[in-house]
Amino acid sequence: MDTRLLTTFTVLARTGGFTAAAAELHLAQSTVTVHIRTLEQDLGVRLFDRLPGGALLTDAGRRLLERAEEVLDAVARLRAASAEAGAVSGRVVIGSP
Amino acid sequence: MDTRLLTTFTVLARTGGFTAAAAELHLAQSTVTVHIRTLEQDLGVRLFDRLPGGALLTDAGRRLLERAEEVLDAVARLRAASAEAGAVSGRVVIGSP
DNA sequence: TAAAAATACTCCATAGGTATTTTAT
DNA sequence: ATAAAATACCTATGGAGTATTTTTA
Repeated sequence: MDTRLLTTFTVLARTGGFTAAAAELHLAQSTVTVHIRTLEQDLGVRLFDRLPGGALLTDAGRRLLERAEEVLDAVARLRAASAEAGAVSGRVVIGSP
Repeated sequence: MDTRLLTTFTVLARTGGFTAAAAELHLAQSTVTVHIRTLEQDLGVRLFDRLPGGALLTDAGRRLLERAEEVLDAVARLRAASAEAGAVSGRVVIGSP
């Protein structure tokens, strides 16, 4: 699973529109459409209702949003721990490498 | 982040060898090499020491392994919740769609 | 009918494989 | 010398963009 799809999911849930989400993510609107369709097919669940005014979370989408945010939080913790580890690890090289 | 890289990470940590990990994951050995290199570059941390006998977790790798497993667990929970939601959601259509 | 989303199409990047070379003890 | 990992190279898939069409309250 590509966690970028989950980021797109959370931004679309917050903005309520594919076009607005695309702008915030610096992506094309069609790319957001494909991200969400890919995620919906992967999970086997419809996440949004597409209305003329924008995108509205389904009931399932609302519940899965929390789980998606937990994944993104876990990734953030992994990256934070890596930054810590990177700061203290590494090799000290004297002279030519 | 592609969580497949994290799966490769955990399998390599358990098997202790690129070739063995590749067999378990049904991937080529070179693909495992690239997965781990990609992850190491992404996180900025060396995860394994490559020894003639195989791959050994670095100290940083050992600590990050737990964080990686948390991500994979969160993904598993997302999938489980999706399976639940998928079972009870969906549309009932009478007649032609 | 007017917005917003989906689709069609194209291009380029990259993921993965095979075959080979390099490495480290 | 030998087992294991890294590299080189190639192909096919798909990710992302632009332009256009379709949808629905």
